[in-house]
Amino acid sequence: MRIGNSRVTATEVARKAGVSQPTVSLVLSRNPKARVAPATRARVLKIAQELGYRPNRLAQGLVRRRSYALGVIVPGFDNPVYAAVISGAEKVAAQAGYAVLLCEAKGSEVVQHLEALRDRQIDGVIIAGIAASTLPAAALDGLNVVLVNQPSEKFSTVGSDSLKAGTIAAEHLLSLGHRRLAFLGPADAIPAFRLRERGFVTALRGSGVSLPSEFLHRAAATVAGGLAGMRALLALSERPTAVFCANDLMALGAHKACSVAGVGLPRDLSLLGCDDIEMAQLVTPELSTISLPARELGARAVRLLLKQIDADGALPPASQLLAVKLVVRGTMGQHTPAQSR
Amino acid sequence: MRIGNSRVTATEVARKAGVSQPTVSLVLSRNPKARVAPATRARVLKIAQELGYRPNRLAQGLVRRRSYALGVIVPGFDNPVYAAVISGAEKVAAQAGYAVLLCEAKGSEVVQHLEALRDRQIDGVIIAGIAASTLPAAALDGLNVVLVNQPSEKFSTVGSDSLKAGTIAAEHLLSLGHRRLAFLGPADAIPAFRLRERGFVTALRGSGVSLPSEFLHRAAATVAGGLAGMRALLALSERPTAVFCANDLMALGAHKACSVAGVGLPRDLSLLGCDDIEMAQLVTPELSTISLPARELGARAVRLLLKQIDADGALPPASQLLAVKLVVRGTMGQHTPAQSR
DNA sequence: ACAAAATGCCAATACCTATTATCACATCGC
DNA sequence: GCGATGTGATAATAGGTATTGGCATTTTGT
Repeated sequence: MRIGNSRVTATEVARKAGVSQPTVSLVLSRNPKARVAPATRARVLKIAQELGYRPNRLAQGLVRRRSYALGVIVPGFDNPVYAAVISGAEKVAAQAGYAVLLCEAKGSEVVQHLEALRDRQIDGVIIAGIAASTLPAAALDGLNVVLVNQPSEKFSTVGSDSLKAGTIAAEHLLSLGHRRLAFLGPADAIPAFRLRERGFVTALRGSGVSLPSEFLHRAAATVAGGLAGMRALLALSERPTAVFCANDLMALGAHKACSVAGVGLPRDLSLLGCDDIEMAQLVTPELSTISLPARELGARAVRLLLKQIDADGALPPASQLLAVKLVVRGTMGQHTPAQSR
Repeated sequence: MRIGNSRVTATEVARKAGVSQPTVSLVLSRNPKARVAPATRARVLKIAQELGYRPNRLAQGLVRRRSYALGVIVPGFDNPVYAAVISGAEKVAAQAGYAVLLCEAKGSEVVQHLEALRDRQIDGVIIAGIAASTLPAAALDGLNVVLVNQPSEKFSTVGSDSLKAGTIAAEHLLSLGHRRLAFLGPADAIPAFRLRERGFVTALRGSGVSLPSEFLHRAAATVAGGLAGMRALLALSERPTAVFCANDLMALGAHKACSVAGVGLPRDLSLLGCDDIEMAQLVTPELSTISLPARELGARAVRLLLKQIDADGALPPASQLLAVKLVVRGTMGQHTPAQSR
């Protein structure tokens, strides 16, 4: 029974049930050490049910010093990977009775969003795609934090094995016979991307293959960036025979650039992405990529965060690293000397 | 100055400034009818600044009976259109000091999420991609609601002209000479999709072109659904020469199905989507589609919602309809009799 | 039967802010 | 010099819940 926006309060339930407000609270909070007679309990529950009573979570939050709300900050929704992370996070959070306050922010906006989240007394925050090290230390001070896909000493993290992703990319392309390999990465220092790069470069070096500076191209971590980047690589007098992109959006842009330039995949060039977003399967030939459990990342981030919250910040930072997997589709091919131009 | 999670309260500011808590509140709430001496005001502001005081929004919400939070409910993040709507909504909301509580829900889950949002005293809710008519009336009772992309008598709405989209699709394909047109739509009764369908079908009828039942195919509103749907259409003894899809995800699935089946776009078949998601430009040939301002939809939805909230629900439902635009790319072609199979 | 223990409920209070009504004081008009 | 007006701050209270301590009442133990 609700009229307009006004809601039934515990006091009203109490009055109708002939008890005091605290008793209602005791019945509903299921506190084990609270002793309340079975008959009273039943009566209160019945009335509460009838009136459709639901506790006001603002009031609850005020007194419990807990809002049962989490912040989630991502740099943008245009990347399906973040959408998947959010989806996984929201699901677990909702099941646990937590709300998700979503923020889209880059650069210095992040700090303001964090302050706004603090004002709302969030119990914790999940940050994906934004380097925590670029934030002023005070911004995260005293907050329960879980970082997604970036290593950290100071905060808990949940990530996919980005370094390994780079290694896998290099090793697989090398095994196909490629020796002129390029990396297409983002201009911003996004931790996961840097690790993919490092893994790739390190594996190349380890195999005695050099990566000339013009084969390490930086652009925005978007489709447009990948497009421009690949265009630049194709303009080189000595083209690479294989390109590894820091993420699938860039790879799809690169894919497009090849298609426009008449460069045949995988005949003339091998292309490898990272993330395994749905769209990778829609282009022709289908994009080979390195798969990563984005939804699971979001889900685990929330579980870890909730654990920290329950421990009241007394837990040391924990880290989880999930495995990545090479997904071979249609954009990678054997390299034979005859093939080079 | 913050220690751990504990925050500076108005009372502490008051004590340090040698005034009472209400005075601090008066100074900071900038109430025009509140009279406070300039000197006092300056002192309070200075101390508040020094201590880094920020009002607790839970407490504020409790007494003001307003949480400055909005709910946003979408059926899934896998569709980039919703991501864009959310992005537009979040930006405007944040600028106005409102938080966005994000929910991913379909079917009956929606009701539970709405209840959870009520418990948090949200000031209003935006619903996209979920038919309000399928919800029990009580679920939205007494809430400030703005629906995205679905018409309604009862609630305010912000939408793109879905009916027109269908009409445009039909007219353009007809003008290209097509007479055997098919529609690929979702199985669920999602309002926007239904309108696109109706506009399409009506325009066909108006031109004396019939739409046989096997040319009206229903499947899930996803890539997989579009793929399966197109496969079914291609299996017909009399294939359509042009297919209009309810959204781009389905169209991309259909695109893929054609590519797999060796059906040349646009030589053997013309394909038209709706939404204009980024990925439409990544497939080859690029997907022709009908563009719709998804971000703007989200932004306007919030603006409208805020207006309603400020009016305290005393406003009659308002509706905004934004224009859609045909974007001609590579998947539509002229139909000549010689081309038919 | 009586002290001791357990039970069941409530009064009081805290959480933090916003708002209304009120009070003390100064100023002003005449 | 005195009522009237205005100013600047505060006391009191509300908003809805959770929690502690305590008070009656009943039950238990011997």
